[in-house]
Amino acid sequence: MTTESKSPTARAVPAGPSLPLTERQAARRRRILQATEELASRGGFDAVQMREVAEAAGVALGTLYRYFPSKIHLLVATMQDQLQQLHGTLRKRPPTDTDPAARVAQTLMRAFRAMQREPHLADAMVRALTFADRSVSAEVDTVSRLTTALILDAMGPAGPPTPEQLSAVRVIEHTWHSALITWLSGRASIAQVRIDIETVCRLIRLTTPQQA
Amino acid sequence: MTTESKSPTARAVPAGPSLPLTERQAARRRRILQATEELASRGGFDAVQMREVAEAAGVALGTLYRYFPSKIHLLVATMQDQLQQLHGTLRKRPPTDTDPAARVAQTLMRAFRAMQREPHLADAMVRALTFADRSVSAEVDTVSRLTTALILDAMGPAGPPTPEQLSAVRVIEHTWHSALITWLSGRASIAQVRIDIETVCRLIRLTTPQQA
DNA sequence: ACCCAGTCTGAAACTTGTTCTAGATTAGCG
DNA sequence: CGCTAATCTAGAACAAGTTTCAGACTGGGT
Repeated sequence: MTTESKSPTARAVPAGPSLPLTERQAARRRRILQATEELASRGGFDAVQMREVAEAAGVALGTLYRYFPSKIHLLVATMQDQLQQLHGTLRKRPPTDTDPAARVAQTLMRAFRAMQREPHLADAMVRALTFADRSVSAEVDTVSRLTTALILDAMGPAGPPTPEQLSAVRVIEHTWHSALITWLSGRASIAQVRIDIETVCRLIRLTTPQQA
Repeated sequence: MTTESKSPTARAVPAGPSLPLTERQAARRRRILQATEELASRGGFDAVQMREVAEAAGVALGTLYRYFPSKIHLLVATMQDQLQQLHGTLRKRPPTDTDPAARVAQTLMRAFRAMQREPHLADAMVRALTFADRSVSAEVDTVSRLTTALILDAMGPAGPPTPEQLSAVRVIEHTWHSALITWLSGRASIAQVRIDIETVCRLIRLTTPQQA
């Protein structure tokens, strides 16, 4: 009986643009994410300490928790942020290859290079993503949808993908995440990750027999 | 300057059969893993609390940490344990299908069913596995090798696999881990996991053009 | 039987994520 | 302006992983 419901309006500050945040609140949220990114870039998952994030962002610890109910939520939100930026960047210079499978591989390798530039940040975000439990599933799902969109974008401007293609995309996403983890934990080389990505992308050729 | 090196021999108790553990030590290790499994089966990752494991196993907290330097190490070792058992079980009744890809899918689905029987235990082990950082890479690698062996076993009794086949197996392993995570975190159904496994197993057909 | 090095125990201490509380501030509203 | 609900702040408090320490115990060699 100690959970929520202090008063009918007591509620966390959600992320979506659905809720009308005031100017100061939006600014706070931005400062928090910015501070998180900086700390994560410097020292990875462990360096993102809630007290430090709060101090760097200039908010009280309790406020930080009101905006992001856990460290995992915070890092997953950071990943959303970064993915959105990446998506924007990739849109500007889409992959050139004529083969859809190659385009997807190219796109993922570009994303991978982005992560290589900030390995600590990548570490923090990916670890949070895979460690997340059910209480974060909505947010993780958002990240997953963003990633799916990224891959579908790379596959081509075509109409609605077939169920088979969607399955292939799911498997590609699985491989992408897991390969990233093996790289971050030092068990696979960059070259190995590239090979895995290229290997799994063959599944796309399997599902698009007709050559455009 | 406060780290290790108390005396030239101060050292953790490693896992491998390389070190000659005394009878009592082997028993302690067994009790610890057993206690871990029980606690994990009951409540998943969070229920495996180091103090409780120590108490249930009848060892001091410090001893637990001497055997397993972190909660993650402990759970990864538990996974090794379980995988070994599973491997034994699977060897006894190998998959029947004539198609290698189908055999692999069958094997993984059997493993998946085993996890469904103890979802909390699966949760604890898989979360530990993907959360593990570099300090656990050796142990995680062992688990990975066991998994690879499981898949290769299912593929067939043939000679040394080609590099292409090994790549396919790597991707299958990635998909297996990641699909498991999405299931455990409630973002994918059992049916969805099956589809993903079957989809990725097609890669095997791609690398074994000659039908036996 | 005695001794030494290495191990184990019990308990306290430390760290970092998370929760809670009391009081200041702010936003919206009449 | 003056009120009220909601939010924010500072800081204590709590939980669980990890470390540390002094003393008891064990096993092997002499």
